Amino acid sequence: MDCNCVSDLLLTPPVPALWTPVGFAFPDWAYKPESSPGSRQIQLWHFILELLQKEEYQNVIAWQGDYGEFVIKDPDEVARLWGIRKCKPHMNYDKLSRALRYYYNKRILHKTKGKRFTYKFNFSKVVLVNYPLLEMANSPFLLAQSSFNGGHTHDCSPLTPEGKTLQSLFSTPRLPDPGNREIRPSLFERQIPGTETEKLRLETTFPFLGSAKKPLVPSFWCGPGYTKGPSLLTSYSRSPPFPDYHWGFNPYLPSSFPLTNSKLPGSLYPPHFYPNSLPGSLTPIPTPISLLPGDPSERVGQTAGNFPRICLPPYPGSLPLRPAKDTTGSDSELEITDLSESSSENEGCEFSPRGAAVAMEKLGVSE
DNA sequence: CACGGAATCA
DNA sequence: TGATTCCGTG
Repeated sequence: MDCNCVSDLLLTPPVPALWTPVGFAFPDWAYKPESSPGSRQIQLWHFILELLQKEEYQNVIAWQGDYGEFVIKDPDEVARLWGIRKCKPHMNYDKLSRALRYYYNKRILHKTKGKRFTYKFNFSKVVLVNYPLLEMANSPFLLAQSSFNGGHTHDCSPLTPEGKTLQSLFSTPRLPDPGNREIRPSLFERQIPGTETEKLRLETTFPFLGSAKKPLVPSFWCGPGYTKGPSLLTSYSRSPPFPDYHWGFNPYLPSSFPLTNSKLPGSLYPPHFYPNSLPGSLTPIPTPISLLPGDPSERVGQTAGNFPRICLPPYPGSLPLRPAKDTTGSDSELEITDLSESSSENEGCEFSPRGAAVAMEKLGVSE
């Protein structure tokens, strides 16, 4: 099969330097070529998100049903694309599904029973990489909030509105479900006994803060040649039916930062999040991500300062709040949310800065 | 089609 | 670790 495909991901403009946080370094792995989308090292779940995000694959794979739930409409095609990406010409759905099972064994995905080719992301395993949250995670504020401040019991101390808001990011609002004892605590609720609790908590939540080497974090757009910086939050243009976030922060939206109409308390946002750092007047930040790569034809509608193809989540105003029920007691609730990343269909099976350059030149069509 | 075990690989 | 491959079961 064709493994000379170029990574149109590499055509992604660099993350604006603006977005490079002050005084914050991302972990090494984030900058490694193999962490880049388009790399053969891309992970399957990540690849799936890529496909889900692309309009042109709607007939292949698409969000459906509950938030986070997607259906593989054309298993063979998904497998084929995956095979291309990974240079595994003999990939087929049978094998792909084995990999998917690997994911739901790890609770990254889970199977929607009774629905063929239907899976659901458990975003609690897909950590949100988001600066403000990062900062908040580090902040005394956060650590002081809620059950996150460990040691004692599970009961949530009253949260400030901010705290609640924050927490809501990390746990899907769910109905009281006294019947289900198996519900796992959300990230912020996890209790880790012992002295290292705080560190562990942070690492659990933001693995890259700690020593964790390979967190389940979407690969960053930090391949060689890029300005170092996080991908932040890319637009999931084919917006999954994810929950809304009360205060205008939806991690699925391209800019999850409080922009002009932010309802977020400014105090949660250290000034240096803002390129222009004017705490009082939040300068509208250029869209961080919208780095939808590749085919220029895809960029229709993209104008400077706008993100392309922003589709707001189709989910209705009210969440499909229902108790987990489809799986046998496993965590069918989606807790978190995240993401970053966007990318593309097929690309180079080897990543190299050089390849990027070549890709630039070849810009046009791939596939 | 879904699932699991096990060996194997990079 | 995150798959891939093979094999087997239901």
